[in-house]
Amino acid sequence: MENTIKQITVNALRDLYQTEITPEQVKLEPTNSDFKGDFTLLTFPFLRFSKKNPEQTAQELGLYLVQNITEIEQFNVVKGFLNLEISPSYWVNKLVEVNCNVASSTHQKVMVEYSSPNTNKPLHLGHVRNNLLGYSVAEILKKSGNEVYKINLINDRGIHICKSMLAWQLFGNNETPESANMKGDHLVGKYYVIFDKAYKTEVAELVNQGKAQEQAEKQAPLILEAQEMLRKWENGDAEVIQLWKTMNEWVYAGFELTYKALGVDFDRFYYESNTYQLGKDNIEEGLANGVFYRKPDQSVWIDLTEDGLDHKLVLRSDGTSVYITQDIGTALLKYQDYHCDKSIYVVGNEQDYHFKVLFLILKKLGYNWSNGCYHLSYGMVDLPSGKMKSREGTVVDADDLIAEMIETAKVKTEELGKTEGLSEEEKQQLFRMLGLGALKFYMLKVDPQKRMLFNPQESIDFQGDTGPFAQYAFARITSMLKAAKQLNQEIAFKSVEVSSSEIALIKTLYNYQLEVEKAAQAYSPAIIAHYALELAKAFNRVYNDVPFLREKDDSKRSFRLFLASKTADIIQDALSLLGIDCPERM
RNA sequence: GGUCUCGUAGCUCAGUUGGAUAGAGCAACAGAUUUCUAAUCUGUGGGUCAGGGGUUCGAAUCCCUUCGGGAUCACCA
Repeated sequence: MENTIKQITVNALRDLYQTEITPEQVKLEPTNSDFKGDFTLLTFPFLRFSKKNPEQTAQELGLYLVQNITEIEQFNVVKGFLNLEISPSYWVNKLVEVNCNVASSTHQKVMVEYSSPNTNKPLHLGHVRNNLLGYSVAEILKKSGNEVYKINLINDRGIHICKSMLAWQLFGNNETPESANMKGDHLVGKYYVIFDKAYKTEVAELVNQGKAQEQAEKQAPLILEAQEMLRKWENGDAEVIQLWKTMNEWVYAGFELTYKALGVDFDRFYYESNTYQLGKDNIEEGLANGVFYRKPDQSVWIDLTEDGLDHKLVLRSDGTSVYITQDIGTALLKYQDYHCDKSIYVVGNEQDYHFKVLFLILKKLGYNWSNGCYHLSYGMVDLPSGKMKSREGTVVDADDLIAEMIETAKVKTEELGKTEGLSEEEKQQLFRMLGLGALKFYMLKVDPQKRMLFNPQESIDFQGDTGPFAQYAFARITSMLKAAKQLNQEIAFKSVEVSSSEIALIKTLYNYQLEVEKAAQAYSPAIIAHYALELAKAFNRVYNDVPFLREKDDSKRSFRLFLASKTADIIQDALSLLGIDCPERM
C-alpha cells in the first residue's frame, strides 16, 4: 500500500504540477495515533512545485489520491499533513498475509562471536548481557534469512589463568569441584580471589619495608611465580600443562551449566591457546611485507598514526604474543574455516579502540574480508550502587542471578494461585520460563549500544514493560483457543466488520516482518522487545474491548479467534528471537 | 591531556531517513470485573529533550561550543 500511495503521488505531481519526482522522494509515515487516518503524506517538500500553501497543496493531493486509489476512503488535512484513511476491509484482508516468515533480501553467511569468557572466573552480570545479546542477534539474523554461525572464543591462556593455578597449587590441598561440592568455574574463581588476596598482602609488606607501590607490585614473589608459570606453560612444561588442562576442564563444565540455564548455545568453540601461534606467524609475514616494523629491542609494532591512531605493539620484545596478536590469528582462522561475509564480535565498548586497531591491521595485511568485520559494542551494566567491582564484592554472579529470578517467579506465581493442577515438573518449567523471561527481557529491551542500569528489584517485576507481560498475552490466548476447541468453535478467517482496536492489532501484526528486518540491520534485539510489548498491548486492548468466546455472531467470533491465534503465533515467534519461551498458561 | 561515547518526566527507557501537541513502563492518584486469566484495561498529574549558538519551511534528531558522566590511550586481557 505504501508503494502504491507513493507511486500515485508521483503521478499526482506530474498531472497537477507538471513535476517529475521519484517515489523515494515521497515522505509517507504511519499516522500519529492522535489523528484520524492510516498513512500521512508530508506535503512540505512539494510546496515549491505547487506554489501554494500547505493546506491547499494537501487538499489537492488528497482529492487526487482518493480518486485514484480505491482503498483510500477519505482524507483530512492538518497543517501540511495529509492524513489518508484506508478502508477497514483492506486491513481485515491483510490479516491473511500475516505469518512468521520473514522474506528476506539478504542471504549472507554471518558469524556471531559472543560470550568469550576468561577461564579464571565464573560468569557475572556483564557476561549475561553479552550472552543474551549475542544469542538474540544471531537468532534475529537467522530469522531474516542469513546463514548464521555462533562462535565462542575461549580465552584459556595468559597470566590470569596462571594466578588461579598457582593459588590452587599453594593453598588448594587438592580440592576438586566434587570434594568441594562446587561448580568448577566457581572453584577456580575462588582461587583467583585467594591469589589476589595473598598477592596484595605481599605487596603491602613490601611497601612497609620501604618499597614504592609500583615496584612492590612488580616484585612480589607471587606475581613472579605466576609469570614463571606462564613461561613454563609456553614452553610446554608437562606438569603445568596438566594442571592447566585439569582446571580448565572444571571451568568448562561449570560454564556449560550456566549456558544451559541461560538457554544459549554455540556452533563452535575456539580457544586462544590454539590461535595465538597463527597470529605470530602472520606478524612475521607482515614484517616481511613492511606492514610492521621492529624496534631495536626486538619488539614489533605497527604505525597507525596516518589513520588517526597510535603506534601499536603486536609482539613483545621477548617474542611472546599480546592480546591483539591472538585476535589476528583468531580472525584469520575463523575466516579460513567459514569464509563468512560478515563477522560480528559481541564485545563490550571498553574495547572500542582495540577493535578499531584490529580491523585496521587486518586491512593493512591485505585481508579484504576485514570489511565484513563488525564490533557490536555494547554498554556496561551498572548497579544502583554504581559500577560492578570485583574488588568490592559487588559483582552479581550469573548463576545466583538466574536462581533468584526463578525463585521470585515461583513466589509470585504461587501467590497468585496460578499453579493449581500443574505437576511438579510443569511447575518448575513454568517458573523457569517466567524467571528467565523477565531477566532476558529486562536486559534486551535496552538499546545494546547504551550503558544500562540493572536494578534487581525492577528486573524481577512482572508487570508493565516486562517479559511476563508479553508471555501473559500468549498464555491468555492459548487457553482461550483451547476452550474454543472444546466448544467446537470455528477458528477461521472471515470478512467481517471490525473495531478500531482490532484494526490497530492487525496493523501491528502486519509490521512484524519489517521490525525483524530493522532489528537485523541494527543488530538490536531491543527493537524486537519493544515490538513484542506493543503487540501484547494491542491485543490486551482488543481483549478488553470486545468478546471472543462469547461473541454471538458466528463470523465475528471465528474471525476474532483467528486474529487471536495469529497474535499468539507472532508473540511466540518474536519472543523466541529473544530466547524467551512462552508458557501455555500462567 | 588526546580520542571515543552518553546526557529525554522523580526512576528506568522509547523516539524511524530531521516532521504534527516529545511517548511508554515503574512510582503516585482516580476508575473498570454478576463477563473469555485483573500478571489486564482506562484516566489524571508530571518535561528548559544538560546549557548556549548555528543550518531550515521544521531540530530531541544534523553542525559548532560550554558543562557534566563514562570508556580508552599498557611489552594486561
